[in-house]
Amino acid sequence: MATTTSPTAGPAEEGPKSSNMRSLSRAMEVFAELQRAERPQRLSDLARNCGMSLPTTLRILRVLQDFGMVSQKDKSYRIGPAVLPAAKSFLENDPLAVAGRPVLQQLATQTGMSVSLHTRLGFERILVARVQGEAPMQYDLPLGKRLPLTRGAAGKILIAGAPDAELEQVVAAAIASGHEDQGFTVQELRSRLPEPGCDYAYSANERVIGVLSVGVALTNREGRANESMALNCPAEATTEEKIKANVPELRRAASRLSELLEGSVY
Amino acid sequence: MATTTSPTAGPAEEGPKSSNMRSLSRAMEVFAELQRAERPQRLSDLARNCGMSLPTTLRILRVLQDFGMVSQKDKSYRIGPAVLPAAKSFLENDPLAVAGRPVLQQLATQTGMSVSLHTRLGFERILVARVQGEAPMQYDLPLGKRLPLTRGAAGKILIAGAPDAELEQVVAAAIASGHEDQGFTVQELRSRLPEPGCDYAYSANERVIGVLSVGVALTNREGRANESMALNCPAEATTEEKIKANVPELRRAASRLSELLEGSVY
DNA sequence: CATTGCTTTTCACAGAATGAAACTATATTG
DNA sequence: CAATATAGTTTCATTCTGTGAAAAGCAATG
Repeated sequence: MATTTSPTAGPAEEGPKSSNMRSLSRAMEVFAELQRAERPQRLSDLARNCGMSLPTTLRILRVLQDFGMVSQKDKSYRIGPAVLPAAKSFLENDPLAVAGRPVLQQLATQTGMSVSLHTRLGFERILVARVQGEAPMQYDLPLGKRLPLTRGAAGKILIAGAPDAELEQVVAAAIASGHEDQGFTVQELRSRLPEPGCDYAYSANERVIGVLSVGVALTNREGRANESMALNCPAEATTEEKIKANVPELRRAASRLSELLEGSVY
Repeated sequence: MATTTSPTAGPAEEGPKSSNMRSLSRAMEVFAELQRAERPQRLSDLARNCGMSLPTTLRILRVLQDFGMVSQKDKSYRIGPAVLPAAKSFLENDPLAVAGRPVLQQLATQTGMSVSLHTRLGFERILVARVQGEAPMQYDLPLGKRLPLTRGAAGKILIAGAPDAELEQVVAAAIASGHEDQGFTVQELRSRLPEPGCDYAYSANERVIGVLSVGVALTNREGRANESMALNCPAEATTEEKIKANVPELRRAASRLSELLEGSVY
């Protein structure tokens, strides 16, 4: 709150401990800021919002522009076209995205519900893959969307066992991104999270009104939950009971995918 | 050939003139290298291919990883999930992509052919938007694909009036990316390009066998051609004459889009 | 258990990144 | 249209960051 920058995905909370590669870190801040602000940004805006001097910001932008990560129109800057090949590369090569799609597909067929696959990034999650079920979701949920960890089964399961210190950062990020309002507390968040010992999360009307969901985490080798898989269904097509009945299937699909990821000889 | 790095999209040809922001430039090199190599890369591979020391490469990777631009699995690195939100941001906010889609849609309806929109990046072009026509293209051409400037109407029109020095770099890039084979010369390229004075390019069986295309450039305020629009059609559904008959429509759509871009008050 | 290859840390140095200030271009206002 | 304010760009001296050599871990392999 006190500081100017709030790196949603950055290392910790803008800690003064950011020792390494200052110029590179700052460049990534600028890049992140350009995404955050959906409108093109002027040099001075970027400099102010990122808390750095005009010359520095300008130099960073020039390099990023050379590589197409940023494009300039007149005096305003925005994200550049080079991100498209990068995203394509990710979607075509990352095991999570690649191995995830068929698993999601099969699960959607089995359950008739929409399935989505998320990965944690900083204190948010990102939609990496999605397959529509029979009852189509009315709201759009496009690839690459940044979503909160505080709402939705797929978000909550990623912070299920987390310590308070971390939850505070999660809450702060959710407020900053507008997914929770100002007064939201860790207390309230805790009350939403699954009971200790429960390996899935449930949500109803939490992120989107009229949608129920259940989510499980992919279990990393070390046990750190970094990805999650969820079933979503419009309220009129299911009930809490019915959607929870699919948790075993979901769990199985998730662990199948986990194994694929671990075993991938890439 | 002599040097280790070949920054496809980088500034010039790995010139020793890269004065500014060395660490940032190098980080972008690493990032580009990760995309080029479709398989995950080990630290030492990256260091070697980018021509930098192991510690430096490691430090760069760590920062990029903090921001999700790179992800690490065991000892190998790949492009990370943060590129997805970035690409989403581009597709939703960049005027070219946003304003382009409806224009392409209308043109596809009018002509019945597939329409594509490209932007130049370095010595390649990138597919930014695409709409399928009646006769569907059998080959896949996904968003973000890197394509050569040496083949296809949409590529050639972007280098129509270029000086030899530039064409040489274009040829070098096309060879490096495997789109042309070793012995390809500027001479040969020149013979494919449109005659001086002609404002559109034509190609048949050039990049993809069995496909004809015509392409025009979007005219920037200063006249620099940085984007192009093309019609593609399978050979069995058209002829050189027929597809060229659509050039006026194509031209009109392109200049309409150009105007939209110039006028955008973003 | 020695050997080899890769990764990571340490450290002293060079030079890259930095911001203040000067300067130029571009908007705003009287 | 002149005057003034604001934003962008360049210059430059200083400082601290980025750098690679070398050494220290670590993991495979024979």
